[in-house]
Amino acid sequence: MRGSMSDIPHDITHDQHAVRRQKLADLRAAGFDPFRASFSTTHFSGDAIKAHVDGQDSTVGVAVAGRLVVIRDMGKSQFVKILDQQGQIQLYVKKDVLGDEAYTAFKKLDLGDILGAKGMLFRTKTGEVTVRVGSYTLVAKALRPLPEKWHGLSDPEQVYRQRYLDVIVNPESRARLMLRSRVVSHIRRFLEERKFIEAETPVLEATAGGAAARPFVTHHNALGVDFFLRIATELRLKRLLVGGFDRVFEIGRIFRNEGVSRRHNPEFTMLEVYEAYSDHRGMMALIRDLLMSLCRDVLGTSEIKHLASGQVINLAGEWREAKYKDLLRAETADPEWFSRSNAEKLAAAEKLGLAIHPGWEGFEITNEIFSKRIEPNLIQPTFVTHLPRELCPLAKITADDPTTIDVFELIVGGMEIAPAYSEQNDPDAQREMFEKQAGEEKQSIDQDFLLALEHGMPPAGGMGVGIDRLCMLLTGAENIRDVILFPQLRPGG
RNA sequence: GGCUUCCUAGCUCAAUGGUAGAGCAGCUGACUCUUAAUCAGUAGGUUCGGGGUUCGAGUCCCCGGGGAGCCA
Repeated sequence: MRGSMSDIPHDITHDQHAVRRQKLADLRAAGFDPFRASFSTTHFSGDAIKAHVDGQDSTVGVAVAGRLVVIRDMGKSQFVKILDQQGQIQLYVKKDVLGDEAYTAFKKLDLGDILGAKGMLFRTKTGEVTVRVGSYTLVAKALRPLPEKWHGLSDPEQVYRQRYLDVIVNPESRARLMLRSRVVSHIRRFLEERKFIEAETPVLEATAGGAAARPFVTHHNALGVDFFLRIATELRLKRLLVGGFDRVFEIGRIFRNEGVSRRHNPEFTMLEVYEAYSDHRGMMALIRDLLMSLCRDVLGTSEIKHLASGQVINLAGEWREAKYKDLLRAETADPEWFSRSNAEKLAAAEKLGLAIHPGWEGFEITNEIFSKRIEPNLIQPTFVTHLPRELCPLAKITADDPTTIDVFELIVGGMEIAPAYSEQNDPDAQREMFEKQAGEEKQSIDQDFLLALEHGMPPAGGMGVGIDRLCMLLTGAENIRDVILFPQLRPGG
């Protein structure tokens, strides 16, 4: 039984990988398959724990499987824990139950191995529901050791590159990423209940429109042409409005070829929703209902702790509405701000400590003040309305003020969560805005989209919700990478 | 892209320019209700890579790689 290790000519006992390789070879030599094809379970860990009947030990039998993450060896018995999708469950293994041979083999298991176990549930004297193991199977051998059991994995690079280890060993990470899955699931159910249809539109586009961002370029070999990865789903979804899909949404991956930062990943997920015959005010009600129900469903509360400001965000309270221009006049302490010259705006912005590009237009300077000085301080939910028309060429002009558009930006926790528009459906007005925006680059205009508008698009409210930022808000994550399973890093490392 | 900063054992971290250490994990042994189990013993290092300064470099300097933060 013993001694297989001492047959090795050189000492490998300090090399955990080599020790595990040797155990693997020993298992195979003994005719055991260390990588089983399957194992039948009856319960996940959490369901098994719930299945225990209080006061009635050893009446419920379960078969569970998972990764061995804790071993407490007391000689002739062991308490161990396995980890599955629902969490951990404790197993109790006794020599006199398993028999000499199976128990000896059990002692050779390593932390990280994946095993299946069958047995009866009972409650230990310290109160933990535990499986008294009648039989077990090593289902898959782990050849690499797990990270440290107490501190987990903390090197951020390894956390992101080897996320599989992070989620084994860091429960907060696991919970945060699982919450994201529930957020997406909730959004789908919420919208489907309101008769929205989910659409899947192309990622590869001949023109990248619907937003102002630099696209990624890729190449189609057979067609011999370059494509852009989409930077928004907007122009496709609006074509569906033309086609009579009155309520559509897409939860889609968006790609923007720009910097990587605490708040930006080159690919991220955006919900876009369009509702025919509605407008931006209809979207206000929709996003409010969505966020409140989401919070209740995945957090169980309507209050979110906002760490950076120390405030508690209360979604159940009044949601403030503020006009963009009013916020700016207040921030600059200048009632005549919007009649100032570019030079005056520039001087004022620099006085506020902002770095302004020399060539910037007045609205760009103004918006820099908004995003650097105003937005970060809007912690409680705020709808910013009446944005200048230059900022969003796809929205309708406000009826009584031709300099602004019918939109809102919902800001929560200092972050833009959702912009929404009364969508522009006048093809000529749309073409004019596109041409103004494109300047010399006329070929970047999506002509087919304009053709679609000429066929007639119903009036509609439209909205985009950044899923990653929403998850940051809900989980208190200060880094977008913490809510993305596999954030983008430089290759190698 | 610029500035600042970090990279040491499988993991988490120490180490005035002067013999590279600890905890967990590993290995050997004891222990049949443990909760970071405990106890005894033991092994483990290309200090991210390359160059330089120095009698001597994990530590100081330069180049490169990767990460993080701020800025763009």
